[in-house]
Amino acid sequence: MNKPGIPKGTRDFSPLEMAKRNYIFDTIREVYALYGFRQIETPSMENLSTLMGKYGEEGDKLLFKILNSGNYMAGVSSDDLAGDTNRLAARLCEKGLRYDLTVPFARYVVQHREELQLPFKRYQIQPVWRADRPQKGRYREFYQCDADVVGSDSLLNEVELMQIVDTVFRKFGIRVCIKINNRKILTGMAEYIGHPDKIVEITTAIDKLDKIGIDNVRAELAEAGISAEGIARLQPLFEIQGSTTERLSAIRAMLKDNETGLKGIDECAFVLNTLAELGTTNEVELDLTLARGLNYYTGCIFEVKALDVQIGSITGGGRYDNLTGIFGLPGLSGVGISFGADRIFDVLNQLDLYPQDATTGVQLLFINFGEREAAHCLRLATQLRQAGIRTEVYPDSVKMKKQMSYANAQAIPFVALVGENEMQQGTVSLKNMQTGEQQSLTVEEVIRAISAK
RNA sequence: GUGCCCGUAGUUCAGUUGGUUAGAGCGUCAGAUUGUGGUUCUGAAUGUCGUGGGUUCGAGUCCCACCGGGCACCCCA
Repeated sequence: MNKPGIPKGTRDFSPLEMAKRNYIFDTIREVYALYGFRQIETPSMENLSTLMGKYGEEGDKLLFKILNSGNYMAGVSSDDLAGDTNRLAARLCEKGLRYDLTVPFARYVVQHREELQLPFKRYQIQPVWRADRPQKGRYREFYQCDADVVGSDSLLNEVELMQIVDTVFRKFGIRVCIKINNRKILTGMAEYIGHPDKIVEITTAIDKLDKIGIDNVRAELAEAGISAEGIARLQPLFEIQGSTTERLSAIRAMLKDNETGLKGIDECAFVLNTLAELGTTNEVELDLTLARGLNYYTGCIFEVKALDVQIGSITGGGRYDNLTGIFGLPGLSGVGISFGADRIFDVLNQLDLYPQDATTGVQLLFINFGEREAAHCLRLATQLRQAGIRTEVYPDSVKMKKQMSYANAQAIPFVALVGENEMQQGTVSLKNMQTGEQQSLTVEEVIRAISAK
């Protein structure tokens, strides 16, 4: 018999892993709600026509397509079979798994525009799928935790989103650096160096700065057709130093004749200054070389890096104009962030930052001494559960060693021993599995002892 | 889509220039201990050596193909 398995790039999650993941999702959810965001969900599958063409040519290849039900070969002609794979796929598949949460959200906004009150603040925590080749930190199924505001151009949204980021990582106990930049500054730079048409190439190249170094970025720019003179004019961007104020003045001087660039600088300055006034736990800094690959961003862009673990970006986002234009509703601007739950999971694991009660499952186990004792324990367990204590009665009256080992393996912090003696005296022998101490208590005392922990 | 590396027990891995019956740690199970787990000691179970073919007197070891896994690039979270 063949061993069962799961598809490449997918994972099973154990109870302990789920407890950890739920801690992450719950924390993010709580903070989102605290800032006035409300949760929505959209289906795992969307019409392929909703998804195709939204992520560029590369993205289309990475979409998981769902084979039509029934006689899916019915409408296929010999021309379809001879044509390219996209054509055949369009014949065979009318649905696909969502690739991100942003495009389904845009579809949602357009479809429900009559019911929505703008500005609309929604969050969404759901898995997405990519037919990518998996590697370290990259899966074919992973969760995104998005929050977006649509229908408001105010920079206060950017400020709030940064406060959310700051709060979430403070709660996790992860030290991070929040980096901010603005696409308009990059657009201004492209115009300044005489290549306004090469914005995409310039951002893609600059985005790799951390990874490949400045020399390779220059090489890539040259390959993209940027003149040597243009690259030379770009050079100061990499060299601007000093405090945020000093760097803002430096870039302002550089782009003093460029309207778009100056607007971007003003936006950055506003967000940074407001955050400085409000105060943040984590450092928020201007990073003029932050670019972010996605080319739908048009205003502020953000990225979060963990300071104590090397893992790349763990959160990112930005403002994108015309989110819903592709679905026929122009003029709506959006700004959003996305927490990379799977990478945050890795960071928390490496730093072991989970609070104890986040990973504790069952709090108390009753040892089973036999039929009569178990029946008695069942009644006590009911009382404990009513008091909110996660309680379990071992179902079989097997050897005590086995029951104790079970408690130990599940990391259950308390074990209750109620045999004949305890039944007669109306007590519970409560054993603390961490310290090994054991006391004789009443049920009320047990509830108090466990709740106090 | 391109390139590189790796497949031996549940798991992590050893296995000599090709040589008899394939090993260890951890885990699992049983016992030492019939009301006390995590430490210790004793014992046990577990393998189509990824699959198929080839070379050879002989293949876990060498060659080929396929399948599976990992990593890097592209792109991205």
